[in-house]
Amino acid sequence: MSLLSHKFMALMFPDTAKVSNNNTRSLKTTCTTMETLYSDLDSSSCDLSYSQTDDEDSRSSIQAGSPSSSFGQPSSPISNNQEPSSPEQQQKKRRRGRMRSEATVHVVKKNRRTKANDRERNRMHNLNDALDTLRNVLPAFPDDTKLTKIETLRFAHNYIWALSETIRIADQRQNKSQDASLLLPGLVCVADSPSPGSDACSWMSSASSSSSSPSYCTSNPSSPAASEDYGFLQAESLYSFHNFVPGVY
DNA sequence: TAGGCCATCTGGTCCT
DNA sequence: AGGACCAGATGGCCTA
Repeated sequence: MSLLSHKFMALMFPDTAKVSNNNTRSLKTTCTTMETLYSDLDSSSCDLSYSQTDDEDSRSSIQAGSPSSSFGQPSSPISNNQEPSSPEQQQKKRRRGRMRSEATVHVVKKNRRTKANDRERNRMHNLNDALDTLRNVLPAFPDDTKLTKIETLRFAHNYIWALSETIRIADQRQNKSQDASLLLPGLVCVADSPSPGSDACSWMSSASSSSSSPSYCTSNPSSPAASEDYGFLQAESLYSFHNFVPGVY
């Protein structure tokens, strides 16, 4: 049995402590996310107040003229009403404008970064929501097992592949025989003991040879796909299917 | 304690 | 220009 098989079996039969810990971690993560969101909101509001002064700073910067003059030197505050009379006072005002524009650039960059972080966070949350939706439509065994992200994607790929193969073989069967009770005996054969010449083994071997072959698969009898449309897809069959197909990933 | 998984931040790139 | 997307870095949490 491959390492992937071991991992898969361990995944399919976790102890209950792991599940509860996962739930606890999710809750903690959610709390952390909310805290971060609120802190970002606070910082955003602060940044908004900053950006209100951005225009003022820009205007003052434009009024101050060329930004090529040196900055960083302490400057005495000059009243807004007062026009700098001497060239030295004008230079001081230019220095102050340059300082404020540098600070403004920093604040604007920080504001953009904060907004980008928020968008990225929401984007990842949407991605995780989509993964959760995918987990919900996938058969789970046992029910409380939460697949990781990569396992969810691989499992979905394999599950779709297995269902497609099932439909294809069912169509072939129906074309060969009118007897509906012969629906996919090959899958039952997989659950028991696959013989090299059977149909089940043929589509399993095609799985191992195909480039898009699944590495593992499972099913839950309670899931709609398994219990209603594809009731013949028993969990045991798919476990056996997984055990016989070498891991690709 | 090492390793796995995850959330988040961050800078770069592409697209509209 | 701003948003979406991506990949690397980082740190926290959990398990064996």
